Amino acid sequence: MDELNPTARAILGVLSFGPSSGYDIKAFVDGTLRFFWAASYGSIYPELKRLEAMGLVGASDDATGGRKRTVYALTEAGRARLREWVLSDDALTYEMRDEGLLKLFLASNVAPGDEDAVVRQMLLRHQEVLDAIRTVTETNDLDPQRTPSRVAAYGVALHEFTTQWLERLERDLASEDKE
Amino acid sequence: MDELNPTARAILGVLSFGPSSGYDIKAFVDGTLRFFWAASYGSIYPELKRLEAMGLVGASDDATGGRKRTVYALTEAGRARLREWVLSDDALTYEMRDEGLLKLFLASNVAPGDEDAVVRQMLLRHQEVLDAIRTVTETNDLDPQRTPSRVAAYGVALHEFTTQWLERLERDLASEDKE
DNA sequence: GTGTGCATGTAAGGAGTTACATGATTGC
DNA sequence: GCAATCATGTAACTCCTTACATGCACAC
Repeated sequence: MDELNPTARAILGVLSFGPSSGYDIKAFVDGTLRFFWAASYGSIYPELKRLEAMGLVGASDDATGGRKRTVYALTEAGRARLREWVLSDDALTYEMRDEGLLKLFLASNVAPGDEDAVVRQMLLRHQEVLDAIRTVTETNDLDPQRTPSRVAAYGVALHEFTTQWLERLERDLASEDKE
Repeated sequence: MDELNPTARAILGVLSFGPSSGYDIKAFVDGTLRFFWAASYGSIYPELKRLEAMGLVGASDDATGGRKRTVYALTEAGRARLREWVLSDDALTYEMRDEGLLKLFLASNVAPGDEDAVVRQMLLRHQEVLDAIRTVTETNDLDPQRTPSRVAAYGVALHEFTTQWLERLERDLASEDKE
């Protein structure tokens, strides 16, 4: 059985919410998964073709006039495969790459006294992410009892937590300077 | 001015703590940065040579008997370049890839009633990361006033926060089943 | 008639991991 | 003597992003 790559798993996951075009999938990912899972057209379109060749998704033409549009839907095999993956014990990819933390980690070595500038830069960034998730979740109007909206709520909570941590650090650094 | 790639920035950052061999750098990254920044030998060794060619690090031979060992140290130019990056306003890479959240997000579509299995799997994983960071920070004995140990403390706090969130979700799911 | 959004796709390249190869030293 | 650790390195590969190319539809 050919292994599915991470993008393939994510695409099957998006299609479990309903049939979509490549364009729709990108919009869905940007709107809801983005804070813990990103994808670009360059990975989505080729992968959809591969999944179709594997029989895990079915393509149907949905052109409007002269504008082409292909809608993909999970096949029975695709749904089974997705379910199998969700329930499997395979190690879960968990990657975090945060240049802000990296900067902060070494700031006292190369720029002692300027750590606060790094903290402020990070605060701005997390504020932007928070605004983006909030805007999106308000628009989406998902059932709050379902796991999708719970995961979105976690995104908000996570960035709020980090924001508070950074604000506390900022105060600590400021009070140390006075002493 | 040639752009430094992310690995180059991280390597310069590690060297700001003192001269190290490629092997040391890997051990340092695994021990302290790992939860927000990973690196493999396959990226470290070639990058060190490139940094040496750019004059940002200096290499000195430190062989013991027949076993070779090369120690790298920041040059003045390297330290200046690192400082410049830390204080710059360049956008900070922030990437998060969490298959656990992805699974959770779509679990109710393909495996309703089995969400708790995913939650338990995630809890295990975060517990492992917590244990790893705690072991490492106890061994390291860094000055708690300095940013490096503050960042490590954030790692612990973040995974504790996530653990608590998952435990609450587990309880919520269980009480819904009873109703 | 023009800008914005819908829609699909590819080529080139960057970034990084995995797996492998090789060998010395140290502690038991 | 054997396992674990120290130590360096490369080749093949995966994964993904960026930049580009193309064209239709709709609202103003």
